[in-house]
This record gives sequence, structure tokens and C-alpha cells, in this order.
Amino acid sequence: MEAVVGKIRGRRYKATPQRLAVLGALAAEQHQTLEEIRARCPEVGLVTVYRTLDLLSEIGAVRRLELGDGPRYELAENHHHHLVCESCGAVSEFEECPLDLRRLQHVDFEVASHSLEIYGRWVVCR
Amino acid sequence: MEAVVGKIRGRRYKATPQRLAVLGALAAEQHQTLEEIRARCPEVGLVTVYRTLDLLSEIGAVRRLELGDGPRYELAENHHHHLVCESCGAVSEFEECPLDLRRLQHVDFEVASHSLEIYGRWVVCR
DNA sequence: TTACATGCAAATGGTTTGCAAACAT
DNA sequence: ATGTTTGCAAACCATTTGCATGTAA
Repeated sequence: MEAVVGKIRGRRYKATPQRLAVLGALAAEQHQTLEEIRARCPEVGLVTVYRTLDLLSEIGAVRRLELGDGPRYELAENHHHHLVCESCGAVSEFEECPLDLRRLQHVDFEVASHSLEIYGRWVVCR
Repeated sequence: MEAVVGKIRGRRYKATPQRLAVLGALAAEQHQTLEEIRARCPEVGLVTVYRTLDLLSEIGAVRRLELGDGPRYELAENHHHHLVCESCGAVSEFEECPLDLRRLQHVDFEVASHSLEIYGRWVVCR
């Protein structure tokens, strides 16, 4: 949070109340939809939420996700991936990255990042 | 291709010229945008292309991808993942799935599928 | 023959833009 | 003081829907 504010100021962007409010909303929960974010800072105009999410993405503080239903956003704090239940729609994170990076060697390509989504269902959901 | 036509008929859907044309377009290249697909079967109406892609997705013959720029579509023939160059935008596939599935054990969740996208850049691109 | 499929035009809905007013520094 | 940010209304544009016509089986 404070680190993000520092990043904003470092880029000569202003840490306005609206931006802080959006940040606070993002901090409340990961992988939220735009509506969920808005509900957490209803005083911020819709357009400003969009622009703030753009700005935060641009400085690398926010990740935009595509998990099957529209876009979701989350603070890019720690590297993690998502588990999506196709039955109840719940999304959860898991930290343990099951990627075997040794198999990711491509001589001509330098890997910057990756995203992994796992779809399936909770056994209690069926 | 023929397998897909069989799947269509099996579901009591009709194998119309338009659907076959969209299928042909999809067969020409993987991970195409809607515009690329359309360009390959300009005789098919836009709405029909959309509806056909929906239908093919529903029967599991087509995968819809999100690789950073709008949606892309491809025949769901073989399991593979995508390498996206953030410099030139080129997308390529790789078959070797670098997932260590043993680390994917989640007692309460049964994995149905997964998607993995790798972002970076070709060394020749920078 | 008949239910399904197509295609046009119109509606929709999420996102972006223009612009004047408000504000941080 | 000045360039940035905000927010409304309007524009945009990809996608979806209504409906009359056409067609695969």
C-alpha cells in the first residue's frame, strides 16, 4: 500500500483521495470485479476508477485478470495464480507456483512473466 | 475438422455452409482474432460468426483465448500454451506443458483444465 | 415439412473521450 | 500559477438480440 503510494509519487503522479480510495478498495480483497471495487469506494466517479486502474496497471501495481467472466483486478503484491471453480464461480489464489521453470528455457525468448489459471470444481460443489 | 463436423451433427446441430466456412477459417491458423477469422470467410455474416464461435465453444471444439489484446479463438485440438512477445505482439504455441502436475494436488478441488500464458520478448525484438 | 439457422437492423453495455471545473503541489 | 485530475455527458465499439426470411435434414 505505502509502497504503491511511493511508486505513484515517484512517477510524479499525484496521490489524490480518489486514487487512495481505489487503492484501499483493492487492498480489501484480491481479484475483484469493477463493480466490487466501485462498491468499496462509491464516492469515486466511475471514470476515475477506470483511469486509476489504468494508471496502477501502468506502474505495475495492479494486475488485470481474465478468469472467464469479465475482467478482474488485484494488487500485484505477491506472485500467485488462480483456481476457478466452474460450478460456483469462486476464485481463490494459490501461492505455490507449480511451474517447472527449467522446462521454460526458450533460447530465443526471454520470459518476463506468466499467468496460470486452473479451472475445475470444488468437490463440495457437485 | 471432420471430428468437429461429427460433433456438430451428433448434437443435432446442422452443418451449414457458414459453420463449415468458419471451421475452415479456424483451421487455417491458431489463435486468430475475430477480424482474422472474418477475413477468411467474408461471405459469412458477422453475427453468424459470433454465433458459430459460441456454438463451437459450447461443444468444446473451440477455445477462446485472452492474451492481452482482445479475444482470440482457436480449434481445441491439442493441449498447448502460448508465448506472447510483448514487443512485436507475436503469439506462438508450445506443446511441452511445463506444469509439474504433482504440485497441483488440491484435496478439495478437481482440476478440469488449465491455461498458461508466458509473456516476454524474442531476443531479436529488442 | 419443419424446426433450426441466417442476416439485417437495432439495442445493449462496458469502456473511453471531450471538455470545463476543481485541485495538488 | 500551472499542469494534473476529476466527473459529467456524450461518443464509441464490440457483442447481443428481435424478427422476418431462408434452409438443412
